[in-house]
Amino acid sequence: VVPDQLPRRGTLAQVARLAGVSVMTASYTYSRPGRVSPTTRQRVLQAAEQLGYPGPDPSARSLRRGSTRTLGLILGERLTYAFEDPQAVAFLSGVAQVCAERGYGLTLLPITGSAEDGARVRAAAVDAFVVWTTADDDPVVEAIRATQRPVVVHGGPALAGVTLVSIDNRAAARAIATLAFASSQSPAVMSFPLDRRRASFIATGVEPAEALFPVTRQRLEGYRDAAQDLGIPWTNVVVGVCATNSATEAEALADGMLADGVSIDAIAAMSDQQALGVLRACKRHGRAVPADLSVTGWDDSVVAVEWGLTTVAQSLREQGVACARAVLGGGPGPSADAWSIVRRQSTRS
Amino acid sequence: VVPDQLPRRGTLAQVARLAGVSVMTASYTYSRPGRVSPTTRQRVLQAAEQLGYPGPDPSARSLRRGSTRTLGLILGERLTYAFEDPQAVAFLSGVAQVCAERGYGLTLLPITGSAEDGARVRAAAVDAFVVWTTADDDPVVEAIRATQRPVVVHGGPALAGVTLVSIDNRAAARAIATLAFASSQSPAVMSFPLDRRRASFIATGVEPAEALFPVTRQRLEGYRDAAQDLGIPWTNVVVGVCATNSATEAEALADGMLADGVSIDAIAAMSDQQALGVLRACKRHGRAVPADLSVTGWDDSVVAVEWGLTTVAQSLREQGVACARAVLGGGPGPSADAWSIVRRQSTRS
DNA sequence: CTGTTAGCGCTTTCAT
DNA sequence: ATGAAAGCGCTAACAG
Repeated sequence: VVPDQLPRRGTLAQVARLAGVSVMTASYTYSRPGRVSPTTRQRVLQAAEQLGYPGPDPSARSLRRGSTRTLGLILGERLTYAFEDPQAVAFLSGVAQVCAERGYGLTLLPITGSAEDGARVRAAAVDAFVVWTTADDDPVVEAIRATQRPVVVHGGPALAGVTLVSIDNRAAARAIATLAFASSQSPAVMSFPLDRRRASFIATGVEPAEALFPVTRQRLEGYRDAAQDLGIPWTNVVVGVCATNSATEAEALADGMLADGVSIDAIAAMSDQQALGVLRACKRHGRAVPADLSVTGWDDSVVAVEWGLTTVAQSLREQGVACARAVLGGGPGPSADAWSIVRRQSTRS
Repeated sequence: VVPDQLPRRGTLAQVARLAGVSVMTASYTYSRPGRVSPTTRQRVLQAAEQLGYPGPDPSARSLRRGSTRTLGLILGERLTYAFEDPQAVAFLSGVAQVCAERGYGLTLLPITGSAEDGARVRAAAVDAFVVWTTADDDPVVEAIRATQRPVVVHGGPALAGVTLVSIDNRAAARAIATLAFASSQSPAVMSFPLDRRRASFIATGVEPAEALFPVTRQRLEGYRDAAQDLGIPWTNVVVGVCATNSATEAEALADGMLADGVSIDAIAAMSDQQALGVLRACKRHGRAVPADLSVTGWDDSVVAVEWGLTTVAQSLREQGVACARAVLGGGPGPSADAWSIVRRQSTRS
């Protein structure tokens, strides 16, 4: 059990007394070793050793310095999903790398969707926040602004006066769907959830504007752009909405799509994971890819390589690096918004 | 850029003055709302709103309370590897879940293998530490002890007076290798790295005691136990040592093993990822599994299900939960050390 | 190179 | 139900 009041651990004052120096000399020994003569330094460190002094107390130091040297990462509105999503993990990895380089700690904020989330954000001892893509109406966004600390948002929502690190999802979606929907009569889309309720369904006439996750919304807009470019009315396009980003769920929805009377002949998915689910459903339904049905993914993950998926390449890791750099200072650096189309064998064009 | 001195954010004293109450009343409004009359409460909150006061400063609060309500997680001696390992991510997910439930923050410690790691650990504003499995000679272990804060170690090393959450790796390895090595003439092992240098090589006569990662050492011991049980001299057993836990690296090493004159007919791997690499190498070398060569994995991940791997089932997520519970109070709970053998089609017995 | 002073923003203790 | 005093452990700013 961690007691509310943790065990006393010895103070700088005690170390100074034992070493026969002033508190400031002891302090300098830790914070600016150069300002202290080697002899004194030794004496102080020895006294510390003797007392089992673990070094300056981090909380006291933060209070006095006005900085915690810790970055807060808000990972989605559901912590559980965050770690199941390899792209979120890649992003986290990029953020963590920059923190390590700069000697910053990285605090993961336990956002659960409950009412206490705001309080936790306000109570986080961090200098700045990075927000992993979330919904326009996510209440933590307001809580973060209230802290008046620097923020960088990944993906969305775009906030006035807040740096946004993102690729152009609409343009990328338009480009990939142009390949997916080429020479297609009845194309379909496999989408991420539209809002934090995370409903799962299949429908036509899904208005992109309904989607409160900006990334999802922009991709739907891009798919719609591509459909219109090809003269396909968007209202004809079947959209499967998954509650989470998973192959199994996409497979189940694709089952439904393929079983229906309409003979869908193209599916653009929002992740390689989803596309994999679609491929599996196709196999079971005896549809040849890309002859009967073309499929596209998103992310260019190992799955895409293995299964020959035409997909959108982007580096979530780089984007994580860019977010951390932007918020800790040093500029987002290049390539944070880079994306490209990788053509493989899952599309006809 | 984050300035060293962050922007003033308004203090409780200012709020109190504006609300026309004492500082303590303002403080109670946040920390013990019940102790303040609803009217006063409203007045204080309104003053806070007006001043844009974001709530009590976390560092000041921590200093005064003597507790940060944050848990520190030491994720391996190389942050980069940690996120590439799905098992480490599952563990992290379990720890994060408990933190979220308890309203604790979770600080990931940016361990890089450099000399500053100790300083970072000492500088971490956390109440307690959870250590993801590391090597006996990892210097952060000493740094953690020096902080005099509660610690729980996952996997190893075992430290006097420190709670260890782990399965019995030796027993599990013996059990799985008994299946892998059954009716085998020249079995082999695919191992995790032996120490933090992470050398990659193929050798015989690898002494388990050489391995400084306790988990790796114990598994090697278990494999050796199984070999001895079956009357196979351990010195004959080929051991492929991977630098990291990855399918591609295991595949490369397996290539080397299968190309050699010795006709290896069984490989026990330390992860399903490694086993997958072995399976791929077998395919390319035209070796039938399990007829020509039996293969076992470890972890019972989706990979194992998909490829029909005989493997060791354990829940890293549960172990993460157990570690967090143990260190934050509440007991590790059941099933933290549960493991079992899952028999599938990759072994003959 | 070393020391003195002051105070970071908050909450515990003990009053009223 | 509210308030005054004290101090958590440290370091910036300024001497000497």
